[in-house]
Amino acid sequence: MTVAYPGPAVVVEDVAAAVEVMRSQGLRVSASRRVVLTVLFAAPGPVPAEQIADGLGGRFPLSDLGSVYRNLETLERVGLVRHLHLGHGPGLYAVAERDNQEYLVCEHCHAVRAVSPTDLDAVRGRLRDDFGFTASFGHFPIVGRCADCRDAPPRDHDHGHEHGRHA
Amino acid sequence: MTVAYPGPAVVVEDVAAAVEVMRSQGLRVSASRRVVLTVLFAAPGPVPAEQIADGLGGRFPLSDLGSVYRNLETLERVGLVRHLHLGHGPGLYAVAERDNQEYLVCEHCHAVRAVSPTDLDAVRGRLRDDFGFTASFGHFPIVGRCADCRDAPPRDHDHGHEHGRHA
DNA sequence: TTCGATGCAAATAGTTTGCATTCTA
DNA sequence: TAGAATGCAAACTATTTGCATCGAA
Repeated sequence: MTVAYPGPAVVVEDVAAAVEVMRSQGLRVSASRRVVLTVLFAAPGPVPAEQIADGLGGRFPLSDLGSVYRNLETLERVGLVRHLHLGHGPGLYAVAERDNQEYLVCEHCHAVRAVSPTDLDAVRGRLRDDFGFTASFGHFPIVGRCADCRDAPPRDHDHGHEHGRHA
Repeated sequence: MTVAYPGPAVVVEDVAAAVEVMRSQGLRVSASRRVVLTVLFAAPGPVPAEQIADGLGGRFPLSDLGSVYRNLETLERVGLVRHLHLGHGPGLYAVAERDNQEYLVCEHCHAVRAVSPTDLDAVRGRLRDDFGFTASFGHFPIVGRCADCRDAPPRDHDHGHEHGRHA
């Protein structure tokens, strides 16, 4: 089950602080949950559940993929974790950031650019003025061409399948 | 396999015209392909492959889901068909429109609003000015709250699973 | 010592693919 | 009648779930 509507972000510095939050929420602090948090803090950006179960390529203890998904859901519900969807491919998870990041993803080079919501307020304003629509780009990012790829010739799978690098 | 980067849209009025295009592309005109096109022309909006295989609820001949996917890919490659992704849930397919529709989808009521690309030029302009980014919303739509749902309280699965109605 | 969390395996959804057969051109 | 497209089944990816066991509080 995908997470219920996520509550407000709970931003913490490190695993220890996250553990405090978990306890304060009545959640149990298991080894598996520590691993999930440790991997997320060590990751260079949003990562798929599979990489978490892999211990980010073996650098951390492995855990069961099913439990990883369950823990991610739990951690997202309390606000410690967020996830987003980059085009096709698996969902990507990250620790919640101070300002609920939003994203621009290049369909050509798959670069992911994280921006703070205020940076998109002008865009959001236009959408609201023109369509009465209040957009959010934290869960389903803006897709298109980054500056570097603006004029690159289209290639197979520009609507692609693989998940991206991070900016 | 998802479609390779789709070529320019080929907009036609009806199945007969689509068949012409297929022939002109050296594609064979099979019963199964006629069904796919017939269903797409009869559909009220973008529909999942499954509904096409179902003959849109039995109103049209059924066909094999695997073949439907293959045909959709082929038809999309020649430009007769387009598909988009609404949040979670299956991809949705439609006959190519005159102006390569883009979409706004409400994460709350799941309404899908199709707009022509020029209507989003102001939004696109801001994105280009502010980030050097050229956005496109035809394949991965803008997600947020429509005017009606702007103030509705969040509910479970606002990041939801089901696919939406059409505007 | 209890109830929440885990691990494992099976189930599910969406989509793709291999292969023998069928049918279009 | 050659090669493209089909139908069916199996494979695959991402994710969820049931259940017996384990472990944190």
